[in-house]
Amino acid sequence: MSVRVRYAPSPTGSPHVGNLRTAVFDWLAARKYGGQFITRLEDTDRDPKRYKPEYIREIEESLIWLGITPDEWWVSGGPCGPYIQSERLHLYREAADALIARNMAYRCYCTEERLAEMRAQQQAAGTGTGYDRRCRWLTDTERLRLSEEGLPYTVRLAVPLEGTTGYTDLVFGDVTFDNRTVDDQVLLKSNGWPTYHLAVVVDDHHMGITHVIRGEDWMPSTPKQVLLYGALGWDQPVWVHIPLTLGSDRKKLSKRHGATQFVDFIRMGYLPEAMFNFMVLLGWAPGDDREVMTVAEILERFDLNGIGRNPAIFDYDKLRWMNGEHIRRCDHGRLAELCRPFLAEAGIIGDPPSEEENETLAALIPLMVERMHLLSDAPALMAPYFRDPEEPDAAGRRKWLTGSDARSRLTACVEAFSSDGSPLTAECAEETINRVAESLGIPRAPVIHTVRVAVTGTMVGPGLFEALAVLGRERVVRRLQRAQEWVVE
RNA sequence: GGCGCCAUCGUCUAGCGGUUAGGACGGCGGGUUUUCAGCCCGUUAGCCGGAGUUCGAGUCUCCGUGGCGCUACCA
Repeated sequence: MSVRVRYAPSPTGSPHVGNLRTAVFDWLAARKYGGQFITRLEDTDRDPKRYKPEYIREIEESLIWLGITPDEWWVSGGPCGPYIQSERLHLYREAADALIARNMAYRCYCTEERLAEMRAQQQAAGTGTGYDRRCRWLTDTERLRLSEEGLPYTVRLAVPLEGTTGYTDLVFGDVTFDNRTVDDQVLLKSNGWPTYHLAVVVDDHHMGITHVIRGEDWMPSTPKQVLLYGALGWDQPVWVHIPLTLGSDRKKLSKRHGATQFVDFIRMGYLPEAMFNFMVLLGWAPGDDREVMTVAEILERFDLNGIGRNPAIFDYDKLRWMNGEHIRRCDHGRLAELCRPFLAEAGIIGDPPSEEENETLAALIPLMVERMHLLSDAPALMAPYFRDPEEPDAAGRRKWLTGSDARSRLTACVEAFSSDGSPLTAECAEETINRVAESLGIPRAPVIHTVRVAVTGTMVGPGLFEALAVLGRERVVRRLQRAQEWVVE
């Protein structure tokens, strides 16, 4: 079976994790079952309050960054183009005309004012809202008169007055609606542009879409589209609604819940494979207990039938944990590359970095990998290795750089580390520290702590010997000497 | 209000009539150590309620309750 699936974003908002998650499911379905992943721009809402062309860039960036570049889309074209709805307007008009000719749709001349008034009355009366179908029952002469007057009109779907409309959903099973509760939806706006309902059906049909994978919030409008497929004489796709992603307040994820825009996650230093892994787990679970997976492993286990039905709350804590897991599995060379922009932006390394900075970074990665959760942790974690600390951490100073004992430890260390000219390895550093402790007749722990604060300015960090090796003898000695001024009595 | 969907630890979930209800995140406790992190071990906490079907129900049916979604010439 060849599947064709599509992601249909609208440039009326920055794509968010909920949206991209459906794109991930689309991509997975296409790859898993050997088909094409198509992305189509649904830009039929041109209200300047909502439509923002810059969102198109964000959509493109997000998809590419995630590694799910579409097989067919407006960027690279394809056999069913154009992939931008505003460039396909004639198709929707043709469909609308065909619908009118078959009495499956009709022209509606009601003004927005009348519609608003009608809705207000319905709400006041506490009855269900929906178009009252006034224009559906216009006589031919009335229709002719209105037409000759050249009044603007919309085209509405003529929903059957009785019976039911249903469909089978791959995730939710059979869903049925009483036609009396289905509205005579506007199909073509008065400006001649289609609404979502018409455009999506026309394009999905012409583009040969076999599976419509989209958010559960589309379920209530599906009967309108099912009706449209029938009226147009087309075969329905397989419907696959996936449960929503919620914020911590259990409401549909939105800006209110902190970072939800996908590009924010990119900027915050999440790894694409971690986002992919995490998003797919929101609604789908592999058979076994392995949760941290590569894209390849997910693909191997993925099955559309395994998608659950309950909405999932987006758990930032778990995402953070998972990102750390993927960082630890990340190739060190690639990780260094990924950290670079974060370090450069913080002004810790140059842009481009010097050769020495690159070497330091490469040496640092293995030491930092288990303390990073986000790439954006890199600057704070790594700063002490690129620049001499301005001053020691206050608590660290109080604890390890205070009193005559601290002073003598430092003095002994300066001497011990500068008495040798060989490159400073971790083994050599350990040996030196051990020797100092021995000569002072104390355990090595206090020496280690004092040196750590003296050299890195902080009490936390990777194993000291490895850290000293990264810094090199010259910088270590320099910092130890300078730290002597930091000692307080 | 109408329509639709959903309902297992705080969160993500496994479970597809018989289980000590399993795993993961988080929390808590302990271990390792040179601090932090990591790692290891342990622990915490759950089947929304009520009927029914059945020898037996988290699992099937119905009702209730709750939550969410949709209800635009937005998608």
